[in-house]
Amino acid sequence: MTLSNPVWKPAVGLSIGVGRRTSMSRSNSFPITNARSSHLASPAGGAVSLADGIFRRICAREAPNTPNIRQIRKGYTEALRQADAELVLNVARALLTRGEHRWVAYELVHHHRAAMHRIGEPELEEFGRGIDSWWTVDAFSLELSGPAWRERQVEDGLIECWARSPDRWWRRVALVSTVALNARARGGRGDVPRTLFVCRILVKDADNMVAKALSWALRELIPYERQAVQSFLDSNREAIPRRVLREVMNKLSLGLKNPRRTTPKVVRPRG
DNA sequence: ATGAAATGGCCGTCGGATGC
DNA sequence: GCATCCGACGGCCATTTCAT
Repeated sequence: MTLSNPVWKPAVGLSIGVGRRTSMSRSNSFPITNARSSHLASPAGGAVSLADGIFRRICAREAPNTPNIRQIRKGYTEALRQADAELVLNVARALLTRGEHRWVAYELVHHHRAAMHRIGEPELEEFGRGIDSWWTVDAFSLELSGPAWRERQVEDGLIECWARSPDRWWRRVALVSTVALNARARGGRGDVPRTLFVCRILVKDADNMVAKALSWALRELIPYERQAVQSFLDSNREAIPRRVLREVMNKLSLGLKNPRRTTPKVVRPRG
């Protein structure tokens, strides 16, 4: 089987400060400290230069997979810890012009407290421009739009606007953003009303990318209000995509999205 | 024959267990 | 207390199976 395999996969958790530390973070000898002061002295040019440096380091890696690229990102996060928010945002902007590894830009902002606080509607519209795949959407939603929405840096109306977008990827952004409201590993504290608000808008959406996100959003809500999720399924049973119904019901009843089959599958010869 | 649903497989992350 | 290991589970796409 060939799997189109993006380097970054969101999976259960991008570490956003609550994950365990790894040897990568410990052994990260990051040689940009000396250059930092000159970058900070000239923010505009410094941002481009820093972005260039990040890309050079990524390209220099023998195996440019997620852990290796993240190691590079962590080094820059550490080096930029005391930097102005605007510089970090400009580095992210410069990274986004490259068209690949968008998630690095999103993580840089996410892990810089002041920069993250600066994220509002204009910044989200800017940084989200060009999202056109599930992995760019999920990185954007989990790192930027979701946390910003959770902290009420943007209005509910913006998320509603995305949920009603003709663009499938923006509709998915609206749903995946709810994951940041609820997933503890991402700083979520549980927000039933705002999650179900988005789910109701998209409950009939047959697009596969949207349906999978709906399943994800509802499953993340179960630890907080399983009765609300059950009621949502009951009242939308006819409209909701079969996949969503099955996965969320599995999670409610068995604790797993796709429980392992207990009996071997019977394979019938075709034809 | 065809579309929908289910499954398989790959990679990434989490979090408990373990060892130093 | 900290680092590391590893099983469980998450994401997705591609393929297979099922239902009509």
